[in-house]
Amino acid sequence: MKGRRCAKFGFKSGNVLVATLLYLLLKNPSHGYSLVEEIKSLGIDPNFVSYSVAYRLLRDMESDGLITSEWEIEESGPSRRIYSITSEGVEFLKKWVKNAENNLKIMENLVSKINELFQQKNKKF
Amino acid sequence: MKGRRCAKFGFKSGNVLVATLLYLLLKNPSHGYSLVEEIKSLGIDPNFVSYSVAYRLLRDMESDGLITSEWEIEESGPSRRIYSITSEGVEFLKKWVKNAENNLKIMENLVSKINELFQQKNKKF
DNA sequence: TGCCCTATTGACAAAATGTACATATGTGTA
DNA sequence: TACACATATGTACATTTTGTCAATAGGGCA
Repeated sequence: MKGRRCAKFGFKSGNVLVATLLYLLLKNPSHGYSLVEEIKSLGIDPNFVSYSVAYRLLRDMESDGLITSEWEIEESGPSRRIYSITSEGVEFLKKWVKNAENNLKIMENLVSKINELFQQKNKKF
Repeated sequence: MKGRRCAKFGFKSGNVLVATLLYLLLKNPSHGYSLVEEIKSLGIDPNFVSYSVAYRLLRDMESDGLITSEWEIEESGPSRRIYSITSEGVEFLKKWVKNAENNLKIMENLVSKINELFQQKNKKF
């Protein structure tokens, strides 16, 4: 597995996307296009997700063994590459969640400390 | 201000570091070395912070107008570059907090959805 | 002197992300 | 027919971000 390790503070956007895709694929197998559509309807700014990036990530995830794919040739419409999550992918997702929970605590702590400081500073004026 | 915009999901590690540094400088002016030391004692994995990266970020932040610096020549020990937060920096931090609060909600939502799904899947076996 | 701690910086390598384009099928419509 | 549009996937290149390593410099201490 290549360098998609968690960088500083663990919230690298790539990793969040990986986790989101794995989550959707754990619900049920799907193909790139509809995965992106689903993500867009998940509270995330649609500008933050592009097809190119998602497709590339899916292929990387497959080469890392987190997911597998098969071509689905339909009678109507262009062919689709249907992805499924692997047991490796499930394990990855479990680890990611644990890590994310820890990172969330750190982030929340930082945010509340900053807010406290702003309140203190405001009192002075 | 260059491209240090919030990328996907807004939790780019660089931005978190920027916010942390601004927070520390809002408490009181300080220099790079001690800022890094402070960050290390903040619940963050020390491996996630390097001097080179922090110093570079501080210089970038200065060129963006978020902070200013002055050389402090001490009688003993090497000279230090003392950074202070600017009013622009304060505004940046305020905006960052608002954005972070929103992103935290999205992340928490994602994490709890994944946990729910894992619980459902486990019930099946 | 040699070693460690403080303190800052520069150069280069590697990784992650963004963007623009290319391709193909099928539907509706002017 | 020609055109636009939605679905669907992919490639190539550029840019941005991050990581790593080395260089410099003052001072304390054994």
